[in-house]
Amino acid sequence: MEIAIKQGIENAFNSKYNEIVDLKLIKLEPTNADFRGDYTFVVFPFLKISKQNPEQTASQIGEYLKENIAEITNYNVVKGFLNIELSDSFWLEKFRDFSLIIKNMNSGKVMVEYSSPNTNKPLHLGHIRNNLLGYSVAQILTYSGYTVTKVNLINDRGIHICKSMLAWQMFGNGETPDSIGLKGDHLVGKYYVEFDKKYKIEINTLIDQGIEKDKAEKEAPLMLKAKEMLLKWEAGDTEVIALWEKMNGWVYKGFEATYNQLGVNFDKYYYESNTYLLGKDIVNEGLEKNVFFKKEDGSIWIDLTSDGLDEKLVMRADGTSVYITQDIGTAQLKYEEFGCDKSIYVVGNEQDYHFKVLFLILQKLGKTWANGCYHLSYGMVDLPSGKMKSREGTVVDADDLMAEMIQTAKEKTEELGKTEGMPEEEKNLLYKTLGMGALKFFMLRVDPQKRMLFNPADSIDFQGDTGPFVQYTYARINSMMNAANQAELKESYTISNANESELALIKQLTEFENSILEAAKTYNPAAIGIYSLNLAKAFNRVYNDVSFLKESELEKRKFRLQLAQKTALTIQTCLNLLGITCPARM
RNA sequence: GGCUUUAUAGUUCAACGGAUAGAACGAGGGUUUCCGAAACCCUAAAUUCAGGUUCGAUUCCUGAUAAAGCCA
Repeated sequence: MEIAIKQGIENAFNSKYNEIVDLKLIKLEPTNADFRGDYTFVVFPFLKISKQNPEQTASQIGEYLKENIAEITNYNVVKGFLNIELSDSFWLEKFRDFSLIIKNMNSGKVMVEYSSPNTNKPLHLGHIRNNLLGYSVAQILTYSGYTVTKVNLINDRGIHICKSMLAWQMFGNGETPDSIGLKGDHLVGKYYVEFDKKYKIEINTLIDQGIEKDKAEKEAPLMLKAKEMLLKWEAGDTEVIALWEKMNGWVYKGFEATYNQLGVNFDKYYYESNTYLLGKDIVNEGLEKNVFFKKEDGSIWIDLTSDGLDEKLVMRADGTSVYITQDIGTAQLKYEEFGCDKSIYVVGNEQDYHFKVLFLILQKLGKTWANGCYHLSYGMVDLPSGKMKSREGTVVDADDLMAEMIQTAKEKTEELGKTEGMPEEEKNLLYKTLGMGALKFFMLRVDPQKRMLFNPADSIDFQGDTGPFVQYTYARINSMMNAANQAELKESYTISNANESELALIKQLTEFENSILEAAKTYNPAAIGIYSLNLAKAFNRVYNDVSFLKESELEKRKFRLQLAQKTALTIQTCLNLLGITCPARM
């Protein structure tokens, strides 16, 4: 329809002013809710062609459209804005054809890497944003037609891992997750903190003895031991490897529980312990091709100054790899294993510079697939006090937060007293559905690029623009569907007009495909969050305006039941793309 | 110091370069003998500042201020 109107406008210019206007220059936008109409054409840019004032130009084009396009029943002009009104029957037809299947499907293979935790501490609020974003983007891309592979790159090696290993070895008294009843990732995290505490004490002792701070940090016995352990690990020392495997095993079990509760999953895990040596060959290859250069001390660099960046180290003088060396190797490996057209990295914006450099290097190395790499950068989650700091104990733990959300959902639900007679098991599932719905919606409705604020003192709302609001709309329709005459639900209807709120709902429904494609194109789940809110609001308005089950006219009743049913399915689909499920009742 | 990002009601978020800047929470007022009030309706309340481009700027450009991050 949009194309037909644009074509009509082009014809109008041709017939009224004898000018050929490029179709691409003609832009239509949805009419503001404050004005009558469906599409708006802004005439200001075309006044030179019409040589008339804005009102006259708009009226003349409007008149032409009304005469020549059957679906256009009317138009109105406000200043230079031509508001085009389409007939009720046009919208009703469009609703009849509405389906959740995307017509302009994407195609191709996409990899989404997300989560990517360290194995030295449990997941926190920042990881929650990452995981929800990554999972949701993968869902959206899949729905829009891509074949998606979800990948988790686990940072399971390095000095930080040795710190918690060492602390457990020295101070742990053989504790295990089972022996003290603590999730494995939390247990390991506890010893990471323990290391830091003891290490601080050592540093202070050394400083008291008159040693410089820098030197004290480097020479504290614990640090020396941790470094020694890292060397042993790299040399494959059986004892160290055994300890590492044992503690990582605890952590993975803990992570698995957190991922389960969050409702996210992966098709493939990469471990840095397997990939950290990759990339060196590629660096040497690049050295031969003169993409990189060697400094006198033997270290290898790339000069990115002509691209507005700096010189960047890609391999140390002693031949060991730095982060970017690993990432080059892992990128190559990913491509070899999956051959994806696009590769998305869901990583916080603190690493913007890193990824700019990485992708540029891949391009300079002549990797044809480098253009498909994209850093989905998202803002940090801050507390009112600023950044989360583990030392100050202000880290919001992922497991704790989820548990709190579920508890809050329970309290709110019990207050409303709507779950009488519900089996205990079903109740618990409901609390989880609502608590997680509130949390996920809260985090995903914000533009990923922006940093967001989380205040642990105010619990996340269950009213207003929230997950439970949208879920409620679904649950209410669901119970209506159960009460409806099932035969009527399936029968076809005949109807020729609809009231304003019904039409508004239909228009909202028909925006579904655009929202999905927009969200897929910009990797932005917030677009779908906002769409689902608008849809729920549009439905609630109809629900308030008219009767569904109690409508006396049969044809209207059947039409409205269809309207409700399609709304519910659309809500369910949207929330599903955000990783949120819909309760049958709540 | 260099680079990047962000700046909108009291608060948390919206707004392909278009009309009177939308919501929600909070504040104030109203709606249930009637399909589910976690809902609906009404009121008050905001574009950091200074220039520029444009018929038109919250949006694009330049500078300042503030916050966050990255690189040593």
